[in-house]
Amino acid sequence: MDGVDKEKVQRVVYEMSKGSKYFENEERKEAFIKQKIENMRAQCANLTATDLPQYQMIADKRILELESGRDLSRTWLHVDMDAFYAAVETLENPLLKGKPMAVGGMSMISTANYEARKYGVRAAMPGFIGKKLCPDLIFAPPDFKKYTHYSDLTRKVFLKYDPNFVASGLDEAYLDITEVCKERAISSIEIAEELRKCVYEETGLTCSAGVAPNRLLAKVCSDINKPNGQFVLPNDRMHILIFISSLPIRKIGGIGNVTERILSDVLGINTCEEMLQKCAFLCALFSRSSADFFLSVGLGLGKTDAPEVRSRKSMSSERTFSATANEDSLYQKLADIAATLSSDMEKEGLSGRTLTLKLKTDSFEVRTRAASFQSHINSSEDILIHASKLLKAELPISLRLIGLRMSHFNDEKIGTVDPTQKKLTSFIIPGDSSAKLTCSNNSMPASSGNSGRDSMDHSVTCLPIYAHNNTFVDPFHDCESENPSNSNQLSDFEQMHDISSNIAGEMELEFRSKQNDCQSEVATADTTASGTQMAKTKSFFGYSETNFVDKHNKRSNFSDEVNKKQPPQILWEDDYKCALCGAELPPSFIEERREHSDYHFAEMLQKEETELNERDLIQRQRTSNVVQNAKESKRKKRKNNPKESSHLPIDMFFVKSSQNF
DNA sequence: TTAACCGCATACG
DNA sequence: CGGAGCGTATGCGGTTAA
Repeated sequence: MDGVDKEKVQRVVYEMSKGSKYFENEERKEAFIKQKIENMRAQCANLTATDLPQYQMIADKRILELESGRDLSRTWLHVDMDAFYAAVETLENPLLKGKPMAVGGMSMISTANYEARKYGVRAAMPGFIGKKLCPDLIFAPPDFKKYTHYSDLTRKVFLKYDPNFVASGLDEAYLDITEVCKERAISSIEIAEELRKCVYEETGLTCSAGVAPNRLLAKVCSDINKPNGQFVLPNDRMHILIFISSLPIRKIGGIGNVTERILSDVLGINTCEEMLQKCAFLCALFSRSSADFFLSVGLGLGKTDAPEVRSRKSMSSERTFSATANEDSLYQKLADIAATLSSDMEKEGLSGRTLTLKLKTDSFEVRTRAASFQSHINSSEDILIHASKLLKAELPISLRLIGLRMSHFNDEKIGTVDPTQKKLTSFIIPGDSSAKLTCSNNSMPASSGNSGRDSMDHSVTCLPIYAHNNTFVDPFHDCESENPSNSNQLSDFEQMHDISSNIAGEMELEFRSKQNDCQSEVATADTTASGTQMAKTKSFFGYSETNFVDKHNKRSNFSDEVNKKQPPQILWEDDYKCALCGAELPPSFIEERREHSDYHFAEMLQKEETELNERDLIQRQRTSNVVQNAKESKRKKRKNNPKESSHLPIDMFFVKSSQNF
């Protein structure tokens, strides 16, 4: 923004911040990042003259592969409403017009209008600093009902240009305008102009648009002539490379503050073009997927296909309050949050297996503590019981925030078969589309008024997908066409990593396996659902395999180092008697023999380590409860004395084994 | 060996 | 007067149980 005195803004922000606990925490974080940068610099310096040409070769190969996937056949448009929340407030209260205003409060600003931005007031800035920068600043409390209403109006417009558009939050959307341009034989420039005009007529709000051959670039373009402007990048490789050449990396979605600093301070990369110049270093320092993303950015590549609809993975609720160490008060807040989360989950018919407690101490340090369970839970009582255990382990503590997150939902694909999960056939209720569907060990109504995302969840889990005319409906196709406006937030980084199609692949796998389950029972099961999706499944496998190889290598190296102690190979005399204690176990008792061997192993280790002071204590903790307690004490131990931790599993094992004997 | 899990950091609207 | 949010998703590095 022109006319912003950046130095003054910085000075004010610094003056208001320094000495605060928040500021001290920021400094700690800053030191951590600096350390990280130093480490990576050292890593760079350690690259030998033989390393670099090898990484250069890898990088060149990757660039060729990525380039070969370039698709210039599509035209994407990214729409971004200008200062959306603030604009809506002004629209409904014309007295605010022309005055500096922000949506939010003294503690945090969500959106500032352009008048306020002239003073340096920004989104994600605390209100009291905004007020200091601009004493006339007016605050409007957020009102999401209003914003949703206007968002719906804009979406009605978007539908006319792309019935499958992808919404990203309330104020942004990606539209594939390839077909509209073709059908109406007009340029993307005209489409963008017309769309913006139409949005203004329908809502009275202005927006900005960017047009480019992929979503990543379209998003960058919509920012160029903001507010109330547009920028069109032609579907031409040379144009793209020129555009990219001077583009600061921070403009790319997925590259935030920290990544920008790492790339800049470690490798001297400031523009997208420099990603290619330093490609060998990128491949040497970063994981395959990160390096691929960075190289793609350098080439100006991005996703061009329609992203898959993704189901929710977690749901959370958190609250900030004035810091307290009063335990009654903390438990009360925890109970409130558990109730909020539970009610939110019930609204979507969800229940989850993993609960994560989030804490922010009065010094702004953030901690998370998680626990997973055998069965899915969603009642506020169950959530509170487990959450309290997690919190109890952290006491005493002074907190300014408590949060709870549930994940691993009942309808999620899991690797091993959930024993509580019913077979598909138990869900099939032939011919009755109104029947309630029972999923896992909790029931949820198959409501008709659900969002597309929900119907997706249900279809993946429950799968008796009969329409009223009793024909089989493709769940993937169905939810996309039914609710194109569902809010699918995809960062460019994720898109570039092909994560959405991975998830689609996972769902696909489950879908297909369940379909197989029911084929003998359901003669009407449709086979057309698989044909086109087969390819996606394959690409899912291809991607994962390469990923797993990397992980696998890292882990096996690690475990080679750590697992130096191996269980003794017990000799079974006459293939029957334990050579160590004479216990008799026939060869067919494989499991029992393994446990027996483990017992001797544990015994052996125990002898070795009897001098350890803390062992008795740990053992008592172990015997007292199951996994949960074991994990907690291990965590404490790890903090206090990291060296000890490697002994703990053995102790635990010993206790377990000795119970068997 | 490996999938599942945990804790932390990063990013975005 | 001091005062720095909420919800969702992902990657990375690590541990653990089976």
